[in-house]
Amino acid sequence: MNDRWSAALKKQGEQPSSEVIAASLSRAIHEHRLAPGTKLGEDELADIYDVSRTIVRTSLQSLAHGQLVEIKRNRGAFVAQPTPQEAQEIFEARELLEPRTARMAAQRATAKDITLLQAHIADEHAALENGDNGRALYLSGQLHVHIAQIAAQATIASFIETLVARSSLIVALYWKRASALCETHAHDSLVLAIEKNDQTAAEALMRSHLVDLHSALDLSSKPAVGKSLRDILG
Amino acid sequence: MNDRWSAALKKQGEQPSSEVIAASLSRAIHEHRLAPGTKLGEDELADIYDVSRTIVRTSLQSLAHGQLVEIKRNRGAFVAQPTPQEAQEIFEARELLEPRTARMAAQRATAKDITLLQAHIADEHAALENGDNGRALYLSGQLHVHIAQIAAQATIASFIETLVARSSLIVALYWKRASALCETHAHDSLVLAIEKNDQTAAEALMRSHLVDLHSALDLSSKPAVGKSLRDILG
DNA sequence: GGGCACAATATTGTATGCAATTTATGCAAT
DNA sequence: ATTGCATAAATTGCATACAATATTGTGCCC
Repeated sequence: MNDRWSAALKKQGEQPSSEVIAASLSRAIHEHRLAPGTKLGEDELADIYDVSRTIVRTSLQSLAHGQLVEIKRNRGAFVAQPTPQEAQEIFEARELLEPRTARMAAQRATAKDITLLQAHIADEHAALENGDNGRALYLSGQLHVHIAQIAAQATIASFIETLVARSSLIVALYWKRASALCETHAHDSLVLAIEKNDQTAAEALMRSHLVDLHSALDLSSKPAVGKSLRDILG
Repeated sequence: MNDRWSAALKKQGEQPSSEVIAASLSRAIHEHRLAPGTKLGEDELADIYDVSRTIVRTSLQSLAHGQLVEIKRNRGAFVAQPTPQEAQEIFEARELLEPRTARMAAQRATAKDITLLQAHIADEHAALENGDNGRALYLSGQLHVHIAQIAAQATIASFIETLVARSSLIVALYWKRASALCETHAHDSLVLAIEKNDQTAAEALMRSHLVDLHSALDLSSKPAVGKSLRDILG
């Protein structure tokens, strides 16, 4: 399933916009096809997407603002490598934001929302069964964004989107559990609670889900740099 | 006190970076020198700051990402005009994030932090007495950012920074109270609570302060567009 | 006099060229 | 053989030129 800038452009000769390119890169990072630390050269990307460097630069700056990419002056853009400290903060932020958001989602969810959530869960299961781990990982994060959107809080939802994206980098760097994916069971019961408009349960399930994820990280201050060193060696 | 790109550049012939320009614009918006809806033409800004449009574009894109500026394709950049709906969401988000953050600040504040906070408060009072309302308004928002930084949560602090910035636009559009500034008394007692490491008080004071601000807005769905028209006439 | 079509102007979007900086290469020295 | 340095190559930063689009102005017709 080669997503050459993601099916948005059917015809070959068409050039993607900076938004499309940013989305494509973002997706690749989410799905762990681009590892933290990877250099994102302007010419290289310009060549791949068949646009000028100007467009690529815009995309990279956009991703840099969301801290998915780090731009070092005169050195170029790299997929970000959150430090253990940052990872800690990001999960604390999620634990602060998301349980309350899940509560609001449970309160406000419409029938249509429920249908979409169930479809989302089904996709997640399907991806897992197909062994498409990248997609499963991506969908797993997107569910959290979805829930925030249902809470009718675009502002908070965009924060959560940022946090989820960075969490994907954190998982790439610090995940210690065997399975690369959080058990979808947690998502199932969470959606179920929202479906039943059970606010308290939704909040609690979200909280425990996040704590579970958090505890599956090994943040014992190993410098994220080690990763890049290992990359060079192996 | 003309802040031609803000004192960072003493020598005349020097050209500011895109970051400096973004900060200068951001400051001007905070201080209500740039009203919501104001057109930010690229050539105009390039001329003012004596740089090429390339740099200006980078600054504008950066501000657009923080939603202080809205870029309309082929039309240009404008100071953002949050809708009442967005204003509501932004204050809800603040009410969710900041009380807990204030609690953490009260827990973690060091002696040095306290000193800085007190100096900040003193600046705020000084600005008010000098009738420098713009600066007072700016400092008033920055205090909230400061507190978040003390909580040692860079991630959340950056969210709050965004929210505070947008709040400044909201105040420009929807403030209904006579005084253009929240009473500094609220800030005084908040800092005092943090100073005493009184977590519960800090959290409660922050919450009530935000509710107070929120209630001073008139969000009765008057189209924000009216403001930009008035600007043209007045 | 008002409305519409079209031309003129102004502004933004993109590509490209050049300068500045970093990174890689080769050679000499220890 | 490895380190240090000088030079060459590659890459990014920036400014400018040109293309695409929106806005404004003009004149015609009704």
